[in-house]
Amino acid sequence: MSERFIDDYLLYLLARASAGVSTQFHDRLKAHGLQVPEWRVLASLSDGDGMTIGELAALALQRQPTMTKIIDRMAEAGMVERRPDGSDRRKVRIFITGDGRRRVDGALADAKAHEREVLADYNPAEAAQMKSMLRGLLHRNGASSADD
Amino acid sequence: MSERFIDDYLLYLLARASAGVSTQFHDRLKAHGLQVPEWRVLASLSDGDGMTIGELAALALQRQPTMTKIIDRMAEAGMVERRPDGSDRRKVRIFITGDGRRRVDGALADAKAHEREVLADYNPAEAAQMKSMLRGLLHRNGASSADD
DNA sequence: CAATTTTATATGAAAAGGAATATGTTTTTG
DNA sequence: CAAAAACATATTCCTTTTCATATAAAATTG
Repeated sequence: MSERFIDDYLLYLLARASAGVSTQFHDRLKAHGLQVPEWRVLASLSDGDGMTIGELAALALQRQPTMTKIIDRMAEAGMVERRPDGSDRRKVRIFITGDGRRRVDGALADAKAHEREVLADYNPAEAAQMKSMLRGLLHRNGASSADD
Repeated sequence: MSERFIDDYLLYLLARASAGVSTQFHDRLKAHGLQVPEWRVLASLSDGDGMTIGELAALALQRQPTMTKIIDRMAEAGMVERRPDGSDRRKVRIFITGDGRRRVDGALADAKAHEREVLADYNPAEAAQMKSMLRGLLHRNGASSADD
C-alpha cells in the first residue's frame, strides 16, 4: 500500500533510470581512456564537428564556463583544437583531432553495443515507443544546461 | 535523413529528459531556500526518517563520502540530526528536524504541482505507462550511486 | 554612427565532488 | 574465541564545477 513518494515521482524515476543506465556505460568508457565529459564532447563533435563552446555546453548539458575548462583540458591533451570563427570573432569553433577521432570511434561502437544490450529485453516497437516518449518529454520541457 | 547519433541514443535521451525536467524544478527549489542535494535528502527522509548515510547516498544517487559531507552541511544548518544507531555502532541514522520538515513540506507540495504540470499533456494511461517504462528500465539496470 | 545592449568566451576564487584510504565496528571463520 | 574479512562512516588530498564577473565583439537603437 503505502508507497514512498519518491517511487512514483517522475523526476526521480527519470534521474534514477538515467543514472543507472549511464553508470553502466561510464564504467566501459574507462576502457577507452575517456572521462565522461570528454566522451560527451567527442560524441557531440563526431556528428557535428566545428561546434562552438556554447553549442557544446548545451548539448553536453553543462554550463558554459565548465565547457570552456573541459575544452582547455581536452585541447591540452590533444583531443580537440580551438579555431576562431571566420565571421564572428567572439566565437571559437572546436574541432576533433585525429587522436580524438581515434579515441571516440571505439567508444561510439561500444555505446551502440551497450544500448543494444539495454534494449535487448524490448521489442523494436517498445524501444521506439520509449524513445519517442523521452523525445516528447524533452521537447516540451526544453533541455537546459545543468546536469543532476 | 541523416540524424545525429546523439538524437536517437537512449542514454542521451534519458539524460536530456531528466536534465530538462529537473532543471525546471530546481529553479523552483530556490524559492523554498533549498539546494538540490538538500531537497533530495529531505525528500528521502520525509518518507523514511532515520535512514543511514549509506541508504541516503544510494537513494539520492550520490557516493557515500559525498553524502557524509552533505549531511555535515545540513546538520550544521539545522535541517537534520545525526543519531547513533542503537544496535550497530558503525551506523549513523539521520533524522529530519522541525526546521527541515517545515522547509521540505512546501517543496514537496511544489514537486507534486510541478509533476502535474509536466504530465498535463498526457492522459493518465500514458503517464502511467511512462512511469512503468522507467521503472522497468531501472529495475533491469540497477541504479547505482553516481549522478551525471 | 556613437552609445547601449546583447552575445560569446574566459577567468578567478570558492564550493563541491571523487578516489583512495583511515578508523572504528560487526561478522565470519578456522 | 582470536584472527581475518566485511562494513559503515569519516577524512584527506586533489580535481572539477560553479558563481560572479571580466573581456571582447557583434547587434541594436535613438
